[in-house]
Amino acid sequence: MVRARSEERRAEILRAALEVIAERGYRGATLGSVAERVGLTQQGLLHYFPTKEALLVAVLQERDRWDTSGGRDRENWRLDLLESLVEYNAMRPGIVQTFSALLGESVTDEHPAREFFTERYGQVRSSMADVLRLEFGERLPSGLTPERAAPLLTAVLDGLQYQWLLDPSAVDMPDAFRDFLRLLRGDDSRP
Amino acid sequence: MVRARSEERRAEILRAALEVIAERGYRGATLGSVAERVGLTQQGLLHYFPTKEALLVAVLQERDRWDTSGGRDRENWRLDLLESLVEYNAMRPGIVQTFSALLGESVTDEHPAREFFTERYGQVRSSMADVLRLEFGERLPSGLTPERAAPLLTAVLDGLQYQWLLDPSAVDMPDAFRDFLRLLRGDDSRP
DNA sequence: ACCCACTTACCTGTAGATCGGTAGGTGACG
DNA sequence: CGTCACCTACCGATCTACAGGTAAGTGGGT
Repeated sequence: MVRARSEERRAEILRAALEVIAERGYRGATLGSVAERVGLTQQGLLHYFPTKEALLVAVLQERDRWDTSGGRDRENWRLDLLESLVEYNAMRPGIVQTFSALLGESVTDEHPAREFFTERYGQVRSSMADVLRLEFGERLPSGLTPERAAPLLTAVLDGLQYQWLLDPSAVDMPDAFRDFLRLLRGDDSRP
Repeated sequence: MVRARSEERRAEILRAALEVIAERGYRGATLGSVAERVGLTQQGLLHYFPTKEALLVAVLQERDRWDTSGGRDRENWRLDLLESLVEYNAMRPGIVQTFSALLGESVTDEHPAREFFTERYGQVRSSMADVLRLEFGERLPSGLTPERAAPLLTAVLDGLQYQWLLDPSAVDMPDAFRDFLRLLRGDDSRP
């Protein structure tokens, strides 16, 4: 019973941490503000996560678990699933903001999330290549190999997120992503 | 003479600030560490820039001045100039890191650079649309209008930078960008 | 049913740093 | 003599983290 309550608390804390990181980034986030959001003192929070970095690691791990659960294994993705993922993200600015902020911070030296993102982007590119191979075979209509198109696909996803976060009214993220897919498919029908 | 020395100092400080922001982001950067790098005390630095935010603003303004100087006016860009810009960036990880870190941070609430980037991306998209129109006219080979392709072009530039910063050995930024241009051109020659 | 040893889930208090910024100099130079 | 370019000396606010306490369980033996 206590155990269950504890797990529940941890989940609450992680959700609060996600919010605070979205609002202020990891460096700008404080243990106190996360604690406050779940009705704890800062020291009470440290009972669950011994250091600030441990909390960040838990947030990243949860993201990984979420990403790779519920038939969302990256092996099984297809292009149209990616399309709906983008649509889904467009309805969840909070999550997108959290991880865009973390990605941005992580390129600075010795950032605790740097290794996580480095490794993760390697995996993402290779998943994207798989997706593309599944869809197009060894050559896309443009002549590109899946391995060469994968970084572009990944870049578009991230880059659109930043533009959309800065000004949601200026960029329709799902539409823009569909435009990119049209590019990949070599489809020249007029939108 | 004193005036000249002062301007010189300001330039040194801005360069140091650029470095420190690249290493730790804006929030992680401290006035003390910037000051140390130019051989000043933190309070000595505040003589030139009255607040930390003023220093950031100056850094961003300098970036703007640099961007739009020396025939680099965004009006005059062409696609092959963009290509060499990417090559140029690939030799300057420091600068790229500074502005990628700032862009990432800027999506958080009330970040002092948020407005700057929001406005700037609006301008960038419109410049990119101009470049594309100059190159392709009203329709790209894919059928996209310049306005719809511009966010994608912008996204690819930024997204590739993040991947490259995280793992320079994993992504050849100039090559990948050329791949994207091939996509835009609808060129299906095998690379 | 009850006591006891132990754990869990917090809290108060605070050490120890650091940070941005203010106030008020001082010396060199024009 | 006045202004510029700094410096020393602080201040108040945070922030992370550690120490140590306490109240409320939890489980086993009797």
